[in-house]
Amino acid sequence: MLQQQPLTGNGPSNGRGLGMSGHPGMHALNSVHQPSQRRSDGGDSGLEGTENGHETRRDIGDILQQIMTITDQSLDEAQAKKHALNCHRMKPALFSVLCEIKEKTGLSMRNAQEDEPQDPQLVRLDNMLLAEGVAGPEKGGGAAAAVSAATSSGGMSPDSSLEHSDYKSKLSQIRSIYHTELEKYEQACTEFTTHVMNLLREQSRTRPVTPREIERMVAIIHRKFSSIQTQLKQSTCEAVMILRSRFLDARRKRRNFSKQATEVLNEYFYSHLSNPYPSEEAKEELAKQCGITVSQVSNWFGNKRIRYKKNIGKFQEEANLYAMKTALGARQGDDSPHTPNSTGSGSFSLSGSADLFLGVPPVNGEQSTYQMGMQPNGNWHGRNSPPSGASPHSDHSENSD
DNA sequence: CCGTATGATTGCCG
DNA sequence: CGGCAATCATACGG
Repeated sequence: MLQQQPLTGNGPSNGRGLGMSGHPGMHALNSVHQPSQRRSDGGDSGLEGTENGHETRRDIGDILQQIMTITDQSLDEAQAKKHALNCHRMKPALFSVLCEIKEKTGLSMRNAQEDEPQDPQLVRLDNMLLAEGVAGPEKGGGAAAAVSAATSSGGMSPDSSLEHSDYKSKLSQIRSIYHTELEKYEQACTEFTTHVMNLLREQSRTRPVTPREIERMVAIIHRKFSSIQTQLKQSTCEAVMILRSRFLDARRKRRNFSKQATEVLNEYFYSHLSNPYPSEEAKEELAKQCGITVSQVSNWFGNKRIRYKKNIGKFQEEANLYAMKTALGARQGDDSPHTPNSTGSGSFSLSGSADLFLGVPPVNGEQSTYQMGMQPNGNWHGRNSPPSGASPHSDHSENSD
């Protein structure tokens, strides 16, 4: 519907005064904002003295006057005036001139940034939201995958499932908020876009509006809205990060390992007392058995070693207990030919006199304890502990693996 | 409520 | 990077 006026058929090359011919007053349009006195100018400089020219001048003057004052009128009035102008016989001519002027001035901005650079920041946010399972497909294992990946090996323990579900519910909460907000923005964007497009189309009846301009306008609107969306994404990302850090920061919500888990760990520890350094495979195995992660196993052994060595006496009871356990277990199911599984210090110590150990109240009996040969082997800890500070004489390194 | 137990973190070392 | 030592922060039991 726009540009139905063929610009007087002149190409851009021959643009000199095109369309001006026969319409002397037209040049007033070059400065539309000029007050209406312009009319007198036209009259003074009336080059073309044609009888028709005079009439035309007055005519145009009237039109200009109307245009200039149109903004001061009420909406209804303006609407009526607009319609009147639309029907005016000079309208096509005016329109064509507007088109020309626009063509000339609009050329400069024609090639002005047309492409969207695709904000890298936005891409980053999108990727992150996708990775967190906020943006991606419904309820995918995305979140769980991300979390378990972050907690090193993914042996999700049953007792952490509680917190995990808590995390999941919070994440889906964020997710739903994010989606509703996003949808709202999208809706508003399209609404606004169509509104503007309608407006422009409407305006294109009275002023030249190229489809390209509409496109540009739409692009601008989309850019604006997408910047808002970026903010939304950013805050969503922040929320997820906070949630995640809170969830993963196990220090905040530390849970003791299950009885069974510590059982398994202790069993391994005391049966490998001479060398309580489980290999990576052993750690994985233990982790699987205990329903904890490998790093948790490592932590446990680290803590255990240091604490055991720091105060062996304190652990005597426990050591005997587990030693006995493994010994019993070995004795019962002992089919293995020789030194099969680790029965490290435990077996040995127990072998002769379990009751002896158990009988000796390890309370604080510094000396009594280790000299029994309970002493692991002194190899794996660098030095003897200060607290009990007994003389670590020869020790017997045990079998174990 | 307090002291201890305990899992996790941090800094340092080789 | 794994281990050690110190330390933190919470859990747990009396």
